[in-house]
Amino acid sequence: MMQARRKVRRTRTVRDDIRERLLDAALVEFGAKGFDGASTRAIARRIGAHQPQINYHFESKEALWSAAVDHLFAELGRTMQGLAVRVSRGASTDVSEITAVFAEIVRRFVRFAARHPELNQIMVHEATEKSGRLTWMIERHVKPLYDTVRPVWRRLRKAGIAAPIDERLVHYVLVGAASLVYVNAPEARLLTGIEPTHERWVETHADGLVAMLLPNAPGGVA
Amino acid sequence: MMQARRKVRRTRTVRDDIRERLLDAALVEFGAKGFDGASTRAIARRIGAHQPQINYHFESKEALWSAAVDHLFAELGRTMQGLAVRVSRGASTDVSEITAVFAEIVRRFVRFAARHPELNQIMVHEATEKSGRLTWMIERHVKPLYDTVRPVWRRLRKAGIAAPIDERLVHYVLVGAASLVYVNAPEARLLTGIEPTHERWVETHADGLVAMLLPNAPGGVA
DNA sequence: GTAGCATATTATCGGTCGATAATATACCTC
DNA sequence: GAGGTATATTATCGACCGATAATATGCTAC
Repeated sequence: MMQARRKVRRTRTVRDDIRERLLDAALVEFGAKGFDGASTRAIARRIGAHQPQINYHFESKEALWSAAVDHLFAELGRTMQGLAVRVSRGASTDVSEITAVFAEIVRRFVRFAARHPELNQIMVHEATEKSGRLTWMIERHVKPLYDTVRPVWRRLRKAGIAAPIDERLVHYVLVGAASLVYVNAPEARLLTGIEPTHERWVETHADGLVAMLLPNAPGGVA
Repeated sequence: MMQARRKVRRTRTVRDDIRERLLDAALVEFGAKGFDGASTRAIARRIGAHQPQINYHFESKEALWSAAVDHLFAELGRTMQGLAVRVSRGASTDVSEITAVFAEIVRRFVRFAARHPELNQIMVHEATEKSGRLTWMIERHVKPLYDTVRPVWRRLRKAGIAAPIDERLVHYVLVGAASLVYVNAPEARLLTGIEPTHERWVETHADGLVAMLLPNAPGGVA
């Protein structure tokens, strides 16, 4: 049966920042639905692109995921800028400075968790099951942070300033207490009636955590 | 082409506890992979059953999920037995008793989170996105717990015993700090090298949280 | 302005999903 | 032990998934 082979008119939209926009869209989808639940079609649709563009600009769905996670942890690194250095240097013998640094770490982490819930959402989605993605993310991004904070906490404990939480558990106590209300913001809105990401609540939250974790900070923590 | 229509010999295994076993298997899978990521085939395979049995014994994948969640929250309810009653009665004017009750709530919750990571895994998987399942779970199971603990915390705050965490945020601070290390146990094992579900660590964790949340409990908390 | 190239768009593949129809088997009742 | 019923097993459906081949389009270099 003869078909009129009419050429289809297509218009082609060109954008220079597709890669970056795909990364942002991927973070939202991966954070909300997890790696398996998120579909490349939904990620592409979110920025008005087509699904195969993901495989063009990235090697695969996994490569997109990795790039997005790198992107986000880089942002976290910038947020924490200056703090890791001050701790690992020699100045760290001064307990009051360590106290101030730790408090600042907590505050910045809380603010970051509120602004970028995707990070802790992705962590929590991935870490419920052993996988290649999980080990990759731990080795590359989480372990450095863990190894940085742990000695700080140990010294604060020895100085009698910190709450009695074991130095190996404090990472999960801190991250859990700091991030859950943002990770589960859709739930928190329904349950508490407040908007947890509002600046007022974020600061209240951060202040509370600092006071709770460092109950014996001399004269409180500024 | 004529085929020898030979009757296939099938053996049929009968079990009386399929429903219960499917619920347990479903919790593990839903906890590890989330609702979308978990497949009914994997759930059935986990107990040596076939996928269509899920639709026979339950109406749908969602119905299985709801039944499994009900099952788990019922177990949590049994774990907390006795505590809710003591608080909501008139005896609650006695601050030292409220303190003891709250401490016991924390301890039991930590132990439950360690033994049944599926509960908080499912919560955290669902609550990253608004959905029918989320609102159902909040209204039916989470809100009652939230509404029980919140007034307890308020009184402990007024008595100057509790850490300075807002009564609307404390739910997420407590649940996050108590559950993350078990929710993300696969990560915690890799990162910390310890087995977080070991009784020794669970009790250390629980003791630490109680002390951290109630820094001014008179004479410490037994 | 045309050739060539980067990339956007369409079409399609094999695989897995949840659901259900079709079928077989074990148990229970009489 | 025959018939009926509950449920286990197989087969199959349409939908969606990620990946990739096939094709079209716009931009750049010359």
